[in-house]
Amino acid sequence: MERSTRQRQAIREVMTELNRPLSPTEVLEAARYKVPGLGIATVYRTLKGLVEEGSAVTVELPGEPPRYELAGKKHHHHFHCNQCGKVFELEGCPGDFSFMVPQGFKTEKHEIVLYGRCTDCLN
Amino acid sequence: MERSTRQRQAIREVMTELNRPLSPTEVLEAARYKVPGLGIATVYRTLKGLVEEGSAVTVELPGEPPRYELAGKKHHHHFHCNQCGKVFELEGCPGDFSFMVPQGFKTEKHEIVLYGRCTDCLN
DNA sequence: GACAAGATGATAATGAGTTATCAATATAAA
DNA sequence: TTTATATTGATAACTCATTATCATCTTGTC
Repeated sequence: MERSTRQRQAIREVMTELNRPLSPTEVLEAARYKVPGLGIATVYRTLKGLVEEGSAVTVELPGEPPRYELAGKKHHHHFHCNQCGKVFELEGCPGDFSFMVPQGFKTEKHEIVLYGRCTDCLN
Repeated sequence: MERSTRQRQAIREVMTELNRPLSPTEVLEAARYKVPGLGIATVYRTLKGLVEEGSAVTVELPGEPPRYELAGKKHHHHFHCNQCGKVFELEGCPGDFSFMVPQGFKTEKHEIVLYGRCTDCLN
């Protein structure tokens, strides 16, 4: 990640503008409006680089290949639309799950995923 | 799933006895104590059959291939040990996540996964 | 016990996602 | 501009999980 290229700029822009976890394919499709010839390999390379330099993080959802979002956001969870497949960020968190944890277990992290329909799909 | 075989019995037994979501490989390893020559193909075939007949369900966790648990349990979530990789069932659920959902979204389902160390790994 | 059909195990094949390769191109420093 | 080299895009190769294939073995009925 040394040089600044049109491709890398486009990918960063897309992630900022859409502001939700994106799959490599979603990044490709969105960034091709800015850089038509963009290739999937460049998307994978750039996403990997962004994660390595700490500008992006991987978002894993059950049964899905990884998505990517910009780093630095505060603690949050995700909503997965069952219709369009897009993933959105959610605010808020119940926070305490200790009542669910068996004796002797120690919790270090948690993930919540809500599933349903987004506004656009319900329109 | 028509005939009763040693292999199928062993696989059902293992799922009942261990009572946690198991990957096909975990099923294979555990069931081989009962049926030494057991092959991975039979495990996949049997798990698929159990799901089709409604005796088992698929458990998907972020970034992991599917696991399988016996069907018919009440609503629950899972704990993933970061050390041994085993997944355990949890009781209880915060239940209401409506405060996290944006205007216009409709929630139909939720998943919670806790990560940490299990008793055995903390011992 | 004999037999037909289902089941098994080894392994080749598949599929989805991701990475490696490499000639051509673009960046940025001189 | 020139130039060294990082980057790109097309695509072959790879990885991992899962499924298909098929000769052999089992089950369960007669």
